[in-house]
Amino acid sequence: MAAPLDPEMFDELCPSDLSPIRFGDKWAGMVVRCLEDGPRRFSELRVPLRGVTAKVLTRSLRRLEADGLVRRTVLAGRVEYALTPLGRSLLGPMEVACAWAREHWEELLDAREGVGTAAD
Amino acid sequence: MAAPLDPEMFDELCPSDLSPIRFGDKWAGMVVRCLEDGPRRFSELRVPLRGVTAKVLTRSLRRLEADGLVRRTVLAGRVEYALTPLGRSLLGPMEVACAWAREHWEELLDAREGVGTAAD
DNA sequence: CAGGATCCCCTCCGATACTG
DNA sequence: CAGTATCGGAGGGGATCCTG
Repeated sequence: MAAPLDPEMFDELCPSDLSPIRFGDKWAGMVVRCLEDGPRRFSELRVPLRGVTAKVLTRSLRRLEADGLVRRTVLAGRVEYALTPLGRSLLGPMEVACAWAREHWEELLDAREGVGTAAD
Repeated sequence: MAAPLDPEMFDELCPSDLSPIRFGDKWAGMVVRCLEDGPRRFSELRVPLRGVTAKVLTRSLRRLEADGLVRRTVLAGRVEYALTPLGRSLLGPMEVACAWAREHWEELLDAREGVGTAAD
């Protein structure tokens, strides 16, 4: 079991670099989830994203925009952010990931605290 | 549509910080996938992870170990890394994420190159 | 309200050199 | 073979101040 690893398995455009696994910055995932139910305003986003500064949130949003995941709209001096269809297509995979986390975060925390695997 | 956002939606242990979305460092995801088919040796991992230096790979592996996703075994001077059951449980969500990326990377690249949304 | 401009720190990552 | 030590650059993220 275990043939040699393909030396080229991560060459070129292996999705590892594009996939939602490690996509974007610290806030990107949370922003996407905030937009799940419809367009939101900048200041509205800052509420659940406790502590994020304007600069950092702006940068995160600009990147999501540049990746075609979020659309920024100015309408009568009103700025709104919304998911594009592409951004919306991410919600599924993200929910799968979050479900995994909800199911396993206790094990993760146990491991991080060094709670002993008795057979060690 | 779009009730006010819950100000506490990312407080405490909302999985956003633990979930595979943005979990680990640059190489973590690739390492996990490399271990999919069974235990691998350090030098074996370095092959597909082109360019990773020993220091960085070591750090990545140590973290995966600390999170209980990977187990390091020394047997007769032979070092091996393998997925724990917890690490193995990540393969599903990761495959979902990668499938998303495989399906949408062209759109991502298009967006990144500023290929115009005509209605702008 | 929705940012932009600065400053600063910290971590990530790579390169190089060295070791049991 | 499987690392560790050290250096250095780049970027992420927060704090603070300023603006149309």
